[in-house]
Amino acid sequence: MSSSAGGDATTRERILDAARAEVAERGASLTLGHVAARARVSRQAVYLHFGDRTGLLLALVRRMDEQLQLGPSLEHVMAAQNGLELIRRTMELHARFNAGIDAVAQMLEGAQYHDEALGQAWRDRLTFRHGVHRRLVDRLAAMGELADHWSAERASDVFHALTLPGPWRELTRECGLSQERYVKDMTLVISRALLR
Amino acid sequence: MSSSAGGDATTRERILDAARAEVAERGASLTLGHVAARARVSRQAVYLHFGDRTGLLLALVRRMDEQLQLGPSLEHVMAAQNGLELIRRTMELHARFNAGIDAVAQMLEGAQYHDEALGQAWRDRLTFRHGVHRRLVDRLAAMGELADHWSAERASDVFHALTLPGPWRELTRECGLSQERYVKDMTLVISRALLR
DNA sequence: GCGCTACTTGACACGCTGTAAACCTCCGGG
DNA sequence: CCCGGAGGTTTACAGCGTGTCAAGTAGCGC
Repeated sequence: MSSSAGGDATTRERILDAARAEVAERGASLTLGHVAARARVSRQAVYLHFGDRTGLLLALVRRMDEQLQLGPSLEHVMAAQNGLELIRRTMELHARFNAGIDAVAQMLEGAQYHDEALGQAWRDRLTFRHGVHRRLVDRLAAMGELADHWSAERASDVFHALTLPGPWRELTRECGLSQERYVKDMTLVISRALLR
Repeated sequence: MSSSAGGDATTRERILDAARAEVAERGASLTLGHVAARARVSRQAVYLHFGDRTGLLLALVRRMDEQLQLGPSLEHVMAAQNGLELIRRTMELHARFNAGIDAVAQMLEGAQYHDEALGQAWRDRLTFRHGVHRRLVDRLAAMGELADHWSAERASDVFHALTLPGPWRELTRECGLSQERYVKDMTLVISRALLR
């Protein structure tokens, strides 16, 4: 329930909604002044709630984590009955997920090298993401479908790296692939790479 | 005029060298003050030579283009006698190339959304890069080795997107793969994806 | 009414960018 | 020998964004 509808949302929520919108529009170069103006609070209110710019962005990232409810989607992926289907579901999840978080992800990626805390936040998410792919690969192995030439570790490295937001962004935003095409083509690439 | 001729380090060259070093150390958050100090010139000298911050970074990018001498390497890749070898050589080139340009590439990627000119510079390079992969795929097709399910366009999209600096960075810097492993694993992935 | 919380207003120090003006210094030419 | 320009330096300043501070105010429970 990220209300963007007027009245009785808390100030904190209004600021976060404004920050989300500003990130979407201006990317990493948002200013606290603009965020505050959009939320119709004073710039100082932002400092009172979040300490500093970094604190605001971290809170934004954390709220998106909560809102995304990744758990059920992951269970659905894991419930796939064969390797190809597991990979297809994974790519569907990536396509949907990436579309939702891309603006924030881009901001985090850009900020990671001059803001230690944001860098850590991004790294944490990548580590989690890597872990998920490791579990997926383990499942493939348990089903006896992982190709012999891969260790589980290396396969998860590749699975993780090739499905990052970067390639998704390039394919869908610049090369003009639809989400469906992304899912289809990447499913093909990954399944040919990882499966027997 | 700029780089190639004799050995006397012009002020302009000293500034560019300093900028390159600063980018390597501080990424996108370099300041003109630091660049100038490192080059042992006044901050204003930087403005006299390059106009503004963006101008300096564009000049840096252009100089790296010139220094990299991509042509011969590309010819070597194109001279491969079969599809697998062509892909292997491509991945070797990427591994070497990425290691050299990564700091600057990262800076450009990060800057692209709040600096139109830098964004354009990055986009130009990606477009060129995409074109190269298109030619590689055409070569694969001419050799009769491109798998049937790919159109040349789509195959080049995927080839291009999966070999971007982002995945390379993740695999070699975060997952700890050596350059050799990167080449080996990615050659496997791409060849299984694209070849018959 | 009291006091607390939440927020506002206005001011300020700091760092970085970008511009401006005055000066300095070497070097070549009339 | 003096002139002038090219290339650089120094100092100053405006603009903007961050982060901090202090004082003030509106609403609310008690």
